Amino acid sequence: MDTASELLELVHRISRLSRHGYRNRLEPLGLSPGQARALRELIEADRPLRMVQLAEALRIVPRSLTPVVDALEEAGLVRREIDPVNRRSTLVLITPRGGEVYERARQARREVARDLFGGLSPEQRERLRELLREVEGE
Amino acid sequence: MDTASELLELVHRISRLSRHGYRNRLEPLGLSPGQARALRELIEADRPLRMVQLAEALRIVPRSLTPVVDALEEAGLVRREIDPVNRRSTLVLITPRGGEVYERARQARREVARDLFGGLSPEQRERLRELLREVEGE
DNA sequence: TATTGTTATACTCTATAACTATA
DNA sequence: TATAGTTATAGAGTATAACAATA
Repeated sequence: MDTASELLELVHRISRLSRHGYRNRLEPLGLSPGQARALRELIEADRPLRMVQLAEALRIVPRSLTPVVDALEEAGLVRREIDPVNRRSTLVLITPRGGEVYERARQARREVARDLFGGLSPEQRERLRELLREVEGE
Repeated sequence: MDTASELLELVHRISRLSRHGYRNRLEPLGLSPGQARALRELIEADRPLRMVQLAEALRIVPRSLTPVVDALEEAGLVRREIDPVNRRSTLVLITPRGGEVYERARQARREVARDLFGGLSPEQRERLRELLREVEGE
């Protein structure tokens, strides 16, 4: 097997490990990884986002975002509001409760990251980050 | 965002990119990535595997393997055979046609790997491989 | 006519629980 | 009683197509 193909396999396996760990740690919070990610994008944007914008940030199509936001809304972590300047658009806003839960999700994420990459030295982590950034930038 | 959390995100995104590319390239062959992986494990084992063994190689539970093998069998790429020495077990064997299709799948995989990691120098790929192996080995 | 989001539907990947056949 | 595999079911993640409301 050539190196590039092995890299493919390694990325696949590590991504699976991380998803698994993340899922387990988020479970007590009642969040799926996808929901946590959506919450994170909203927090990082630091303002309400329209469905299309949020979908774009998550790199999924708007249709795929609908059930994610449905779940977050049912859990009281976000709420939808019609955009007053363009009534076709729906704004997604974080509730105070959403902010609190997100803090715990962030902590969970840090723990998973430590579980997975904690065995690397800071220099190794830095090198890995540079390499992966280069790959993603292709 | 700390480095480890960023690594988590990068792995997630790159894994998605690779799955996407792989899926597209396998589509003309009528294979899903999971089916291609199962075929690959069989080829690499170089002998018939029992369902449990194949599931273990793929790191999934046997129940999850059933529909994968169903699809491969319907496509005529593998066939099931009762293990004569232990009639509880099912052996999965590759057919000649399965071997041919796998060759094309392997080529597709190499192309995806090149698309994704082709921007790295051989030395960078080698370093990335070492780092990822270390992560997986945790 | 174009955009935004949702209803309807479907496929992949993965799991747990309960059952059947075999050992 | 233990093991191998399947039936039944479910949930996450993702997509395309068709449609309603709005622009």
